[in-house]
Amino acid sequence: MDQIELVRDFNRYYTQRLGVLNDHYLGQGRPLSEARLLFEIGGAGAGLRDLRTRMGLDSGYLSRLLRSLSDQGLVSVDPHPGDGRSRIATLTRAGRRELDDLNSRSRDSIAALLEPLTEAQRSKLVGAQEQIRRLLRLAAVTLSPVADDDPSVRGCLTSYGKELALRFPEGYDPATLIAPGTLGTGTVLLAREEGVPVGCGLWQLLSPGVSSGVASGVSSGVASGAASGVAEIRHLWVAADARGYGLGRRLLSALEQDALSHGIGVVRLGTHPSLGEAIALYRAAGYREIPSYDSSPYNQLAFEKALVL
Amino acid sequence: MDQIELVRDFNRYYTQRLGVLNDHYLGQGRPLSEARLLFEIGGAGAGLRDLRTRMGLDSGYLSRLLRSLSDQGLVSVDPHPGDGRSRIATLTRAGRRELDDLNSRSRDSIAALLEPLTEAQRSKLVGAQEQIRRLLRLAAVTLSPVADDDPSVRGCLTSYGKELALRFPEGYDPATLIAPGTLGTGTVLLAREEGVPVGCGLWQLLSPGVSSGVASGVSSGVASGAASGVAEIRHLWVAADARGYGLGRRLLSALEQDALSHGIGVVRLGTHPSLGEAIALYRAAGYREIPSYDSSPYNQLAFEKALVL
DNA sequence: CCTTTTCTCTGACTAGAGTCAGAGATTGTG
DNA sequence: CACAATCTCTGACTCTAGTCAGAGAAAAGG
Repeated sequence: MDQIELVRDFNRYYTQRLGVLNDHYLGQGRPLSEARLLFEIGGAGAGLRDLRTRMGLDSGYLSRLLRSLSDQGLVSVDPHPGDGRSRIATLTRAGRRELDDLNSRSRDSIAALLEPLTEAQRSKLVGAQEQIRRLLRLAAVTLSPVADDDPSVRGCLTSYGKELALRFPEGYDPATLIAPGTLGTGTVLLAREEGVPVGCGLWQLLSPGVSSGVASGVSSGVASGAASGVAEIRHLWVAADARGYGLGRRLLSALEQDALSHGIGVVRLGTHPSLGEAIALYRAAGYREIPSYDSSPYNQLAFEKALVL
Repeated sequence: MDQIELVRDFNRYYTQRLGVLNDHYLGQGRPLSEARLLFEIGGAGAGLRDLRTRMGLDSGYLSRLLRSLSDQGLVSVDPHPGDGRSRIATLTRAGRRELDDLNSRSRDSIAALLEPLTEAQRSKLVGAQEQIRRLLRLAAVTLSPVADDDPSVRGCLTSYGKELALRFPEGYDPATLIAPGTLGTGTVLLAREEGVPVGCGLWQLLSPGVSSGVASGVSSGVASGAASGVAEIRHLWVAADARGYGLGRRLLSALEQDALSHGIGVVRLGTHPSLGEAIALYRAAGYREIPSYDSSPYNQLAFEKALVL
């Protein structure tokens, strides 16, 4: 059985198991959609518009669901204090009790599932689930080239700057960030998970190669013989809550691939001694330390890697 | 977040991911129930009664689903040659093509999911899924005490005997198996997965202890002070397709617990040098080798363990 | 102030997934 | 052979989970 077949098989098995579990704890007379809605409203309440986008519901449908829940005395829907058009749903006391019930039934059915396992087996299970989730999250991230003034990228770079300001003992001047429109020859990659930006990185030409195709764009690089341009990789950043999934590695190698296809033979990058994980990443990815080549005061360390097909 | 919450969280994430996947490959105009039915009928065809029990469908509903599929030319439903009441569904040529399409769409969507991962990450994913499946299968097994003439147990013991006959160089005489009705003081445990027998084991009193409660049944043991009877564990067996999940370990410790609660302080067991996994299991479970105590020619090795609460 | 946009609600409708109560044909059994 | 049991099918319903097209109120923009 190949990998794909193994994954399909696991999916079949797992959904079946989960189906049994869910039927058990949700099958208490309440329709699934109402239960989900109770979950989403949660203890703090939520605006209808917010609920609609989060759950992907039709506005008419949500309205009816809420009506049903409020007829049952579980939810109250009140006008937004600041905006008379929008409304806010909150759980009533009974609704909160119902939600607690749902949660505890869910917990109970999971506990019953885990009961026959030893402590060691349970933590193995949890560990394996965690690993799967990391890998699936990583797989769900898409990388796409964007302009250097793309608002999402500027947002990432702002976060990047703020983080460096906190981590560098000497602080960080945001003016060091690439200014919009100044990329020149190069590519900015933006990483998105379900549309939400979770990382970025860019490469930028330092000195053109001898082959003629370098500056003429996407289609030229691969065909133009030995790649010989030199580029710099900059602003490689992964959002804090998306770290540990191998996304930095993926961004880095995507940048390398892209640079290579544009006739770049060597990439360099500068970094700071206080960025330990980044340095470890570069070393693991085959970068070798070189004398610092950059005038930026933050780039106290420099690395280089020769790109090969 | 505790283990239960982590498992719930994973379940939520995974079902959501799978939902997206399934929508993608099944959402080709065909209702889910029809697609499932095509899967279940499969290349070989299936009897309606069989389909109903396997899929848990109402007979009227199944009838209508099949009608719809046969109207679409995907399935033909023909009378059973031997029994005029029952009927058999088989895929037509077009139905087989449709099923192949479904399968390849499913494969494609899994392949697209895996595409961003490196080979190492993919095999990690598959490995973690395999581990989860093992643990869930183990957790799904229920152990229950049964009589020594229970048909399921006799079936297990027959398989056990056949296996030993193959593995022992000297063969194995099935007459060595415990005869129905001869257990005496002791317990037979049967392991079932979804109702299907997957293993068994028993303990049997060798010599009673000094405390008075030993022979008087379930309620006596725990309260009767220090456990001091001696029992033998026999016929511990796990079906071939349920091995590697830790089920042997679970059966063994359930037998120990049960024996302890009946006033047994020491358990012994005999085994054969060619049963390497079993010997490793006993050692790992805290058994120490002792001189062979048994007249059975197969029990060339013997182990013992003192039971403690 | 008028128009456009935003937000929610109502009414009308649909498809999917079942359930339930027989009817009809066939087979097994005393 | 009569009667019970088995198997499938039909008709009549139900519930869930939506979709779609407006209507009406409030807010934002020029």
